Amino acid sequence: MQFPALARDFYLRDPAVVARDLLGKRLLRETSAGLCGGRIVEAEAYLSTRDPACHASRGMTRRNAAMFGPPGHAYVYMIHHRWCLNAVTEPAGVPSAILIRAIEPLDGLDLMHQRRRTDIVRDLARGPARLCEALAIDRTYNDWDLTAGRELWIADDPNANGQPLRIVRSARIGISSAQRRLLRFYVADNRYVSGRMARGRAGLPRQAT
DNA sequence: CTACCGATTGACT
DNA sequence: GTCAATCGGTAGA
Repeated sequence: MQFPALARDFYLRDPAVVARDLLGKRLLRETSAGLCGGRIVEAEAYLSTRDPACHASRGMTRRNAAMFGPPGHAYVYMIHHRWCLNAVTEPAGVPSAILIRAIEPLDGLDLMHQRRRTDIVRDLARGPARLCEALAIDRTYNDWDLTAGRELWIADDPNANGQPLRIVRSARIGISSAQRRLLRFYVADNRYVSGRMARGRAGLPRQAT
């Protein structure tokens, strides 16, 4: 297999650590139309019941049930009629997850252009909902096992060659509570990162090694 | 059943 | 920078 999936142990750790470590990994999607995917450049951690911004902070519902499941599964939810993809972390019963917000497109660009109906590479998967549209991810992948290594999975980047990434952390995007927590991680100066490279105010970006 | 809200995006000033 | 689209999930009557 060209891109062996990350093992479940990878996800069985502190969510902030997993979020940071997901940067530089490859997100892959295979359909009958072919393979596509790219390098994860932006991710946010949502910390179970101790985080008011986490969907599971007020207990389990039908929508967020996948977050309570095993680590390494997907949690796919809809917001403003668009889909977003998370990777579940920590042991089953602890509902934390990582929102995958952007990838740098590397594989199957033609497929992604087709699905996104744009010629602009930068707009293919910059933002969680664009990413899902580019990779044809919808609710049928809620609770999908990302360690299975087929259809939808995450793998090491064979081209990474130990190059240390410059990683920045900041406040999460689009949430109203817990703005003080710096749980968003992104690759510094990467043009496929969503949102603003904000400066100023509390929660300003900070180098995270 | 109804009412309200949102981990967004794209269009627009 | 601002703003509305648009609908599933959720809570409450």
